[in-house]
Amino acid sequence: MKTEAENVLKLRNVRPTAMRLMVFDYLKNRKAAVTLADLENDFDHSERTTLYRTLKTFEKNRVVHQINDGSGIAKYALDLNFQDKFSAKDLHLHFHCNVCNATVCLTDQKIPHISLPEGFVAEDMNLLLKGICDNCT
Amino acid sequence: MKTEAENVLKLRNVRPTAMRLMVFDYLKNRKAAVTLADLENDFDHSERTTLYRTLKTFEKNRVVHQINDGSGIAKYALDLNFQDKFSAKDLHLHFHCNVCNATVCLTDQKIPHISLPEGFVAEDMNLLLKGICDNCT
DNA sequence: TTGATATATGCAATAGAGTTGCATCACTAA
DNA sequence: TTAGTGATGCAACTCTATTGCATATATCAA
Ligand SMILES: [Mn+2]
Ligand SMILES: [Mn+2]
Ligand SMILES: [Zn+2]
Ligand SMILES: [Zn+2]
Repeated sequence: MKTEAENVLKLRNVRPTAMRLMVFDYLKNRKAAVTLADLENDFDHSERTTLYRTLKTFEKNRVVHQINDGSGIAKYALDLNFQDKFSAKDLHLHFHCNVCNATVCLTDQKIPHISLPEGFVAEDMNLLLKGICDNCT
Repeated sequence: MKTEAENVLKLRNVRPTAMRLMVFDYLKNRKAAVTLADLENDFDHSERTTLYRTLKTFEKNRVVHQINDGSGIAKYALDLNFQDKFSAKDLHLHFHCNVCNATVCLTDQKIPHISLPEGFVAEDMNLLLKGICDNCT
């Protein structure tokens, strides 16, 4: 019986090292998106570079996606569409709380279709809302 | 007869120094959003710090707005709603071209209303589309 | 006009996130 | 078992953003 972490990493062709499994579980248990600094703080005796490369490997293999919430610091959250190997990119909006500084994925909020002027072709989209989150209201 | 630059800066309570007027006109004549590095390149013998603080002053006084296009480098574009002193923030979408790397304001594209889960209060919004711009198709 | 005050600029140093090179270690497959 | 590939540890470095402080310039009231 394999853990979810092992299954997902295998599905994404990421070798399930001890560090990667721990980082996966860490991400899994956090409600808000995670920075490299978060990992450094919470994985006390781990190497910054290894954590960095873990995130980059996860990103490249679609285990996580990077979120840019305007703070200038990259945040990462797990991709949730682990079902199949070639699932489409999961477009959803992100919410950044100006009070607690947390950034979360709102995967249930669908992004409406945006029409563009002639000549523009959209390939990707990021929708970020800022305000006060449900923990801070 | 004052120039537009002088009028706008006065309206925004920004002292119209020579540098600021030049930067304003520069921004005015560029179709795409501008980085600090752009200013450094095109204002050859100017101080990086002065250009930096010019952008920051413009931003604070709502002469420009900052755009985060995911490149990790801040870009700036003129606010266009100069009409009145206390006009509301002009929400519009931004388009980043993956080919020429330009980022532009699409002020005519209205951002649809987004409904949020209970407890979330939105104060601001950023919508970024990435793809191929009209110059590159 | 002049002196006091506030603001802008120039220059240098620093902060901080992100990234890379390289040696060593661990795992995998033949 | 061994060669080869990938992961990790450690250090150095890049690049953008930011700050401190001295000097210059503008503003304003007397
Ligand atoms: Mn997300
Ligand atoms: Mn804009
Ligand atoms: Zn909050
Ligand atoms: Zn383009």
